[in-house]
Amino acid sequence: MIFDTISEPIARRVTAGLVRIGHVLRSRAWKGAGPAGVTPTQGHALGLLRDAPEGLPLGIVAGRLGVSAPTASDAMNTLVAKGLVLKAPGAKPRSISLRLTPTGEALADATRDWPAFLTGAVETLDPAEQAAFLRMLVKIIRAMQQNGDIAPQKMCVTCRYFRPNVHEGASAPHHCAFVDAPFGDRHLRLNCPEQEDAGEETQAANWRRFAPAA
Amino acid sequence: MIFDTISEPIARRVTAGLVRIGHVLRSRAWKGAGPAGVTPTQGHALGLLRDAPEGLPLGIVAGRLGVSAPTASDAMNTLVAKGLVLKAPGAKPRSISLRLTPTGEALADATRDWPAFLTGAVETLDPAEQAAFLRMLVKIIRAMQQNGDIAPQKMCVTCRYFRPNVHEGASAPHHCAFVDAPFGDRHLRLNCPEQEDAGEETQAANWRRFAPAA
DNA sequence: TTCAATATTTAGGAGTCCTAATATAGAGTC
DNA sequence: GACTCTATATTAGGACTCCTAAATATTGAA
Repeated sequence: MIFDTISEPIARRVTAGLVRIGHVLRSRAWKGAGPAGVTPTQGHALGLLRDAPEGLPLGIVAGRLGVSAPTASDAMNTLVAKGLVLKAPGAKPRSISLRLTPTGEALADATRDWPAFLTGAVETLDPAEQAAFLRMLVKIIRAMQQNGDIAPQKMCVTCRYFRPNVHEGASAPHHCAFVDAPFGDRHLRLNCPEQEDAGEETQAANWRRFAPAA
Repeated sequence: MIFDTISEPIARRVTAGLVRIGHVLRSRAWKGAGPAGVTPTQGHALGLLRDAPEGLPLGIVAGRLGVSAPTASDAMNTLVAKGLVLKAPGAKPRSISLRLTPTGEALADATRDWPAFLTGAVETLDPAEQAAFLRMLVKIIRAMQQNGDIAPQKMCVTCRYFRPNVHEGASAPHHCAFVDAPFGDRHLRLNCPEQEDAGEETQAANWRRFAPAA
């Protein structure tokens, strides 16, 4: 098979595709910046704060944004100046607690489905493909998390309430012990508010059951 | 099925996953910036120029980077100052032709596999999954291209040499009329130097044959 | 000759990013 | 009480990214 020898390895081509999508996303995020809008980093921060109504200290925000503390401080001050974020004293000495103002909350909710054009493109896949794609995305993100290449995510597959492949049938083989209900690959979450990491051994055992080695 | 009603729609969760990967990529690209290195936009431009040994005018570079002409002009001047890019007069009036210097070429080649950690994560999928993932990625990117959300890509599925599903067997059902050889989903390219767009009707017919509606 | 179209650059300003240095509050030590 | 250590955030300064609007230069057409 000639193409097996002349092709760039498939994993690299997949990576290139993901990188390309990343570029488009970044470029699009800037288009929405305008005078009224919010820049990419600011938008990202708004999303983080929406999921943390109890407030977050600056250091955590910086870590999740993947930028240095000064960069995060700058961005937060801009958001405060725009009236989208509030700074309050935090629990620890010298720490602050960042929260959304009502305006900020409204803006964060309005952009919850960002970017719609990518969601639209994903919807051109049929439902079974979407489920398979999500499952593989989960695998990729978990692999990065295990290598410390990405901050820990609140994913089903690392959750103490996760029970993979315990039900018959392909539609909903897994079980969520938090809501005590069965679910399938298409329901896998990357950002579950209820998620709590399981112990290391449980995680490993669950993973073997979820994704048996080929 | 309770999760069908309480879950965020699957396409949105997929989008969120892709967005997250995009964030990591951006953040990582900056870590490699340092005094010796190159910033994310500059690195992206280097990659574009590597694939265009004949040189590119500024406007095209700006379009492919997804930034305005002034931004691209700035970045190119910085690369020229760093000795990685050469500016020569272009074919059209007042136009310039941007190429890599030998140093630039060496750097671009050294980072061809960027980012390796993502390639590593993709490799944790088994080969069949990688092929399926690539195929879906192609679908998603094509959908974006059709909507004008992403600059045209040099993809197999829009190429005049593409003959989808003309061979028996699952391993290599497609045919590339340029090299006159069969190939499979795992060989699909997003960035083929030989690619030339097929006519609209051919593309549509090929697509129906490649991805029959569910 | 003048005008329009094209391609790039300049100007100016906000935002993103970094590293290094600088507060500042509290905890532990003498 | 003063000394120091640690954790957290900010300031300072510089390079780069990003935009819009305006300026510049060149060719080809009216």
